Amino acid sequence: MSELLENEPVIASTIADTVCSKLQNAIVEGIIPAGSKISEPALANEFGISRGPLREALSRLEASNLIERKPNVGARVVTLTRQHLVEIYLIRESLEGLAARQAAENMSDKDINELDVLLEKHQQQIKQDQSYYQKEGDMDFHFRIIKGSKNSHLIDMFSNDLYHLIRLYRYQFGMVSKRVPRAFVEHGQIVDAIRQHDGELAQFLMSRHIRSSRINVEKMLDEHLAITD
Amino acid sequence: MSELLENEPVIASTIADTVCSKLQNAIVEGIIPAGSKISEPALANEFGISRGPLREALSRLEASNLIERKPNVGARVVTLTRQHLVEIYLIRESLEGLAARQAAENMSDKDINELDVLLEKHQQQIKQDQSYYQKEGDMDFHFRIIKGSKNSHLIDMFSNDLYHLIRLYRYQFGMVSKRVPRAFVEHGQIVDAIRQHDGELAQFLMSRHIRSSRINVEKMLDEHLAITD
DNA sequence: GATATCATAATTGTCGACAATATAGTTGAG
DNA sequence: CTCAACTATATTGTCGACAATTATGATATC
Repeated sequence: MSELLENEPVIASTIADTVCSKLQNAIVEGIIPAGSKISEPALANEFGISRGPLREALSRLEASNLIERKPNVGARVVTLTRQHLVEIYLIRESLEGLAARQAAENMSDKDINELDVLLEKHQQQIKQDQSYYQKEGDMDFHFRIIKGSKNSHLIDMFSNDLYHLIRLYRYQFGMVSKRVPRAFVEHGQIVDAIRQHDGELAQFLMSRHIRSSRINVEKMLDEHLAITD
Repeated sequence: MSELLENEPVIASTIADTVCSKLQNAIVEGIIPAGSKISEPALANEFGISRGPLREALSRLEASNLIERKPNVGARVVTLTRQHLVEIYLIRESLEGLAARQAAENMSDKDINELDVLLEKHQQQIKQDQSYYQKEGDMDFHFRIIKGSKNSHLIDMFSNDLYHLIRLYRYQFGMVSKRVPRAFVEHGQIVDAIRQHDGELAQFLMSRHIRSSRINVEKMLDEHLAITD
């Protein structure tokens, strides 16, 4: 189970909140297929709610870039393209580099110790079964660095916008790579740099880490020809 | 008048759209003061509309980080803090660096020529009256680079999220600096790098440009003691 | 047979009213 | 006089219905 999300308000007080969460998962998992049209009356019926809170939820999904809306026409689930995936990777390369730099400057010793614990846990899970690490564990690590930056706006951007998109692509493209051992080593290097409060190095390592991941993904897409740009 | 916004849909078809635009401007210009509470019935009355589209507009303002909403409590205009301003500058330093790099790779000759025209226009306006350049012209330049990156997600992030926040801080902190001539020179350097399709250099120059701007702003805030963190 | 036009149906946008929650004011006890 | 609890008020969340716009399908014309 994803550890970093435990501080999410489990009991979302408003209907729009709960429906929004459910829709996020439904879209990420492909239950609502990418590119498909969203019918407000149908969905409202399915959830047993009115169209009011549903539209509120759709607004947030639009802000998360999970759906696209056109006035007087309706909402569609976003379509996945290779180009868009690359764009997100480039943005991550840039922003998470900044996050790592600020994390090196602002993370407390306690925060860093928890990072160590997480890494150790990941190492054990890799020995047993790589699937968790690939699916959620990697996200946990990256999100924790972002939180460690203490840059509230940066944290917001990831929580609301990028996080679900990354999950979406990872889930639906179902990437499983041989990079896991290598990625784990890189995570360790990044934590080391943070521990030494070497922001410049942490930034460099994080950017390169994500760049490597992007290049790997691009190569995989080329081979599998899964997506034609 | 701001040139880069001319392709914005002037006739927003839905009420929520027009109200959202009006509220954006009202918040940026301080007509609705920072930190003030927003009453849905009052605002709806003022605009002569129902609460439905108003809430839709508020949802978008929340996504733009112009207001904050708490369930069952209501919406408040965001409060301006020095820390948040610095956070945004750091994000810009990172993202606009990426934008400049991609702009150097992806801008057409026609795009670059238009950049030249814009710069020349700015130069003339600086000689006459610096105010335009400081308020909107600078934003025009930066936004054009971002669009030049052809990174649609990056463009979205700025259009929906960062653009109005930047305007808000600039408007309400009313920064007027002696950096205008220097900033203009730096803009020229960036365009040169883009013209030579030197992405690495463009990224470096843009990041440094924004960093200088941030340091200048921080210094001004320290001197004026306008904002206490 | 293909295309344009119009009428029908369905969907989205908007509204006003009710229910649930939080805030403010008041009263009472210590 | 201070603080706690309760009542009353106001605000937000939710709902169902109507209006405006768009998509659909049939009909007629070339």
